[in-house]
Amino acid sequence: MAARHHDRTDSIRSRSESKELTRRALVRAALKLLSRNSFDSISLREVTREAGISPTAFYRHFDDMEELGLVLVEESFGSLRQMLRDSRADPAMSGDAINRSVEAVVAHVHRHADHMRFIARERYGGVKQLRRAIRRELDLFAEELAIDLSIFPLIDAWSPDDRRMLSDLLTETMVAMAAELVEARPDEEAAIASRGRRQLTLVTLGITLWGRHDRADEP
Amino acid sequence: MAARHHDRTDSIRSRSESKELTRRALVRAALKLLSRNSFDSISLREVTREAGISPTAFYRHFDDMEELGLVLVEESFGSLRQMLRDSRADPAMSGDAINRSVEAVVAHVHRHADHMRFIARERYGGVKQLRRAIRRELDLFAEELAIDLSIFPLIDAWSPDDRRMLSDLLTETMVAMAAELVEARPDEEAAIASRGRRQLTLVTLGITLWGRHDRADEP
DNA sequence: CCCGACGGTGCACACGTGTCAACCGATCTT
DNA sequence: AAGATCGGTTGACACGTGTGCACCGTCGGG
Repeated sequence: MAARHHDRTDSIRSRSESKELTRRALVRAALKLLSRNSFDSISLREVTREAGISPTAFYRHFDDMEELGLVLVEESFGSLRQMLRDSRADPAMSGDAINRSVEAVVAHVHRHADHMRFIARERYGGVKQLRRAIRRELDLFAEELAIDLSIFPLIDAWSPDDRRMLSDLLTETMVAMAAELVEARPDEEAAIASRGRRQLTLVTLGITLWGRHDRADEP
Repeated sequence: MAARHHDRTDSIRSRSESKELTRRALVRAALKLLSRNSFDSISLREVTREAGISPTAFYRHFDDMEELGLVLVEESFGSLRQMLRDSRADPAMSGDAINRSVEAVVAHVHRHADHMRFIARERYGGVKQLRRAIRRELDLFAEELAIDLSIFPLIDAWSPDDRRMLSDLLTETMVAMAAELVEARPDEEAAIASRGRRQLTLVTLGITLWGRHDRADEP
């Protein structure tokens, strides 16, 4: 099923090219297995079997399953960041920020369901190293969002801490939406997206009143 | 470490009592192991070893590891509901609903960190049956919250769907807070709680404006 | 052109796993 | 008091695991 060592298809490829090829095969195999199980329950042998490679060849690419996991984190957030970059740059995307964002998330889940599933699954999963890596990436994400939010009239006057509080809430909401979308049936997608939009709208409404309210928490 | 078969300490207990005792030991053992690994990576033998029992004795209590998992879900949400019941009933708890809720979550995480960790970890974890069970419980939770929210002046006029949208947002926010608290160092707790309070406050502010706004999503 | 590096293979080992079968002694039932 | 039941034991089995080792063919640089 998967590409074996010396298909005539890679007979012309250079060594480093075909190495990269089987490396990608390992990553793809891992992501496929991760759609059914969690990371610390899939074995090195399973991954190599799925990739069509002998177990020991694994070590030509990674020291460790954990190292593979970290690569998966990198790759998953790579595609996420790419999505964001596109979403920001594309002026054809009509509508306000909320609709743009929700549509971007939906589209991203369609394209890279396995990446988002991996993030959701391992975010609080059983492998400390992976949790840490994912949290770091998510922190970066929220940090970046907080900066972006500064361009909005009301928010720019907020304290950095409050801005971060807001961007954390927005990030959390969108990650939750993505996590639900990943496991949802196609006919449920519209409802989930709609709910996400309304939740973001609700928060947005709150923004306009922030600052005029009774600040119990920051005296 | 764990209770073995015939300690003189249970020589007076009835059969069903001591059976329940080792059953609890199995549950406790599983929860302990789950603080390091995810459910589908811990083995039946590990659990029995931790519980101080022979592997085959496991089957006197559960057909399957999966069945143990479902019991863990039940138990975890049991303690959560108990917390809620207490929180609702206790009039000594001063302050508004937000502060009461956040304090309740913090206290609950202190008392039952393993339960909350289990919920967070397996909510999107690798075992389908467990994901389903947790989602069902979380749905019930949000459903109940939606009903409770009806007593508030503004919200009672909302559509059921919007109420549910709100209760989902609140639930998600509190679960996320709990999940962070579980893994946080003690000195980070205050900041997480503060952020949670402010996030809930922000949403609350939005509530007052909902209905007057441009309803793009519900035409 | 040739030889070293490299990506791959197979085999073997020690070990952990889930579960079956037989058994054992204390507790419940009659 | 006798016997069934039940929670527990040990031992064994077949199998999957991670990884060390020796080997091999081909690509690539001197």
